Amino acid sequence: MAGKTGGIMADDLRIFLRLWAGDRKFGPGKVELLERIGQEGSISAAGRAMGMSYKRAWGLVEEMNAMFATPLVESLRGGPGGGGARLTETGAEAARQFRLLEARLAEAGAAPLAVLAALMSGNMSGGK
Amino acid sequence: MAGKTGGIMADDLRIFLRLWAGDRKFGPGKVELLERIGQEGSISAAGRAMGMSYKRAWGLVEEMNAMFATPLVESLRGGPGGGGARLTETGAEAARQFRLLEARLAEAGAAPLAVLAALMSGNMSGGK
DNA sequence: GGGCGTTATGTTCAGGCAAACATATCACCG
DNA sequence: CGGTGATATGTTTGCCTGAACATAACGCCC
Repeated sequence: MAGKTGGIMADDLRIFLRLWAGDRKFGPGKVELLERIGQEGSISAAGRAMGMSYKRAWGLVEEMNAMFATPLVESLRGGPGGGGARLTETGAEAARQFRLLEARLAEAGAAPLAVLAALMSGNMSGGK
Repeated sequence: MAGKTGGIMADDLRIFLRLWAGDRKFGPGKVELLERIGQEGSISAAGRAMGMSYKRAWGLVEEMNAMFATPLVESLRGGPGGGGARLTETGAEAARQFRLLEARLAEAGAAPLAVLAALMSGNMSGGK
């Protein structure tokens, strides 16, 4: 996959896909966090794995939960291991659909993306 | 088309497409600036139309010129009207290809985008 | 019941980035 | 030849975000 910031890659040209709903953003960072929460079962572990503080990770989770009709992450305070978090069905679906969107873009946009990459690298084949 | 910030729109869900080449970014803002420079024939006029200072507009132009193999904007200091700027062939092509990329995404990504919009608005039709 | 790990939240501080302000240069034009 | 409008660039200021630090609540487990 792409670099630490996520995204689709073609040559050294990366595409960033970000969804806006009002002032709320939903992009590759939040999606990766979602996926890691699903794997790790913990917000703090997911945040650590991505090199961010728990506070920041939790803030992102709160934002996501607020921008969707149904929470994407369910969390539990106290309990075995001190607590934990897991993806809801909506959370898993949101991440899945975002990745699908990225995949669709990668295939449908390959041609114009290649032209742009060529314009940047100076290696233009198709001309105008 | 989308609001003042640009992007593709579906319901109140907007898609932002941004290209990264190293630390240089190329997104809807720069593309709109390019297009307006092409129309207005002036960096300052284009910047004014987008509500940004000349300095900022010029800085964006400089970035763009630096990230492509060939400059996207040619500028002239002094002369009739005090000077001006115009798009190079590369500049026009870059803007065109970016818009094409957006269009391809809009059609190819309609389905996952609709699902995400439904998950946000609470109006889910296709179920799980 | 005390320790532990996690969720949950407030507060403070510093760095970065954009806005505002300020100049300098250039070439036409009256 | 001075005024004008646009390019080109430097400097400063203010805000906003993220980082760091701090604390509380909670429920298992030993």
